[in-house]
Amino acid sequence: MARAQTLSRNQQIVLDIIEKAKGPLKAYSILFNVQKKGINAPQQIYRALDKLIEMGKIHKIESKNAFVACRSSDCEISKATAFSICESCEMVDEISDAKLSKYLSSFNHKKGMKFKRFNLEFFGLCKKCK
Amino acid sequence: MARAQTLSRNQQIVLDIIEKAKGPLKAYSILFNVQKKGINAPQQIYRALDKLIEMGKIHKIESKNAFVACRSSDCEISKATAFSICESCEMVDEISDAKLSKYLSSFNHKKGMKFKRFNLEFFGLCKKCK
DNA sequence: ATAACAAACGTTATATTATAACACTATGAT
DNA sequence: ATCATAGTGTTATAATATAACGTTTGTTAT
Repeated sequence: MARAQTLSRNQQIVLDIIEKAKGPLKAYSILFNVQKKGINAPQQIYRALDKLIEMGKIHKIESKNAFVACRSSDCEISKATAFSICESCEMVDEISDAKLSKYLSSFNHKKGMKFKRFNLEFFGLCKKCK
Repeated sequence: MARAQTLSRNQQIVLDIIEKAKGPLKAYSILFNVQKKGINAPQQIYRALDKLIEMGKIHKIESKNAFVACRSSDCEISKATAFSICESCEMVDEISDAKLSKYLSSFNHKKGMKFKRFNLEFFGLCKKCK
């Protein structure tokens, strides 16, 4: 059995920072933030990020090369991710919508692929910025 | 009025290569391919790529940092892009589906954003690979 | 035709993002 | 206890992307 959900020291440090952040964080900005805690190298960050993504604790915003904490308890394995991204203030909002997710997964099946996951990124101006 | 759709020399060179390619191309692999034509620096490639994207001639596959030619004549301004990506053979297929596009644009509006565009990437195994 | 402007160009340098490789350590299972 | 697995720390380097600068070319208006 896979070790339930225990995080290693570095994974916990990285996750904490991402969870506390208001918006998406870049790998190197995480790195600079943890150097006081004895983490010195990009590898240490990227390794933690990879595992956290695998566990569904965080997501990567591909268009920004940045990482956000997962807010929806039910996206265990991150098969279906969707985000609203404000082009002005950089805010990122995770969209958790069962209907959308169902619609998209079945849509993809029709197209002949063996579906594994999707990632959807919306761009525009958020309520505040528009 | 905006100059219709004339491509500059470098833009044409870059577009030709992307259109001839079977799959997505990375910026530096484009660069290596055009050095015989006197293009020597990444800037030259990235500038052409930026313009081609603006014109809707190509799209960036964000999860791969790679570029594909646009095959759907009707996505003039690339507001709504969707791709199927095979995780095994790296094949990328542009999905052009008016219903999907409509569904997603209106979905986003409901969420309170001033919608500009979206990008959707499906991952899985293509017909050949599954 | 020519002046004025915008777009594209070429170039050097550098920033940013990400991975390779290797030796070592901790943990859990049998 | 030993074996396998996951995690650590480190150095080095690869891959992706942009800044800044001066020049050239193409377009438009006069």
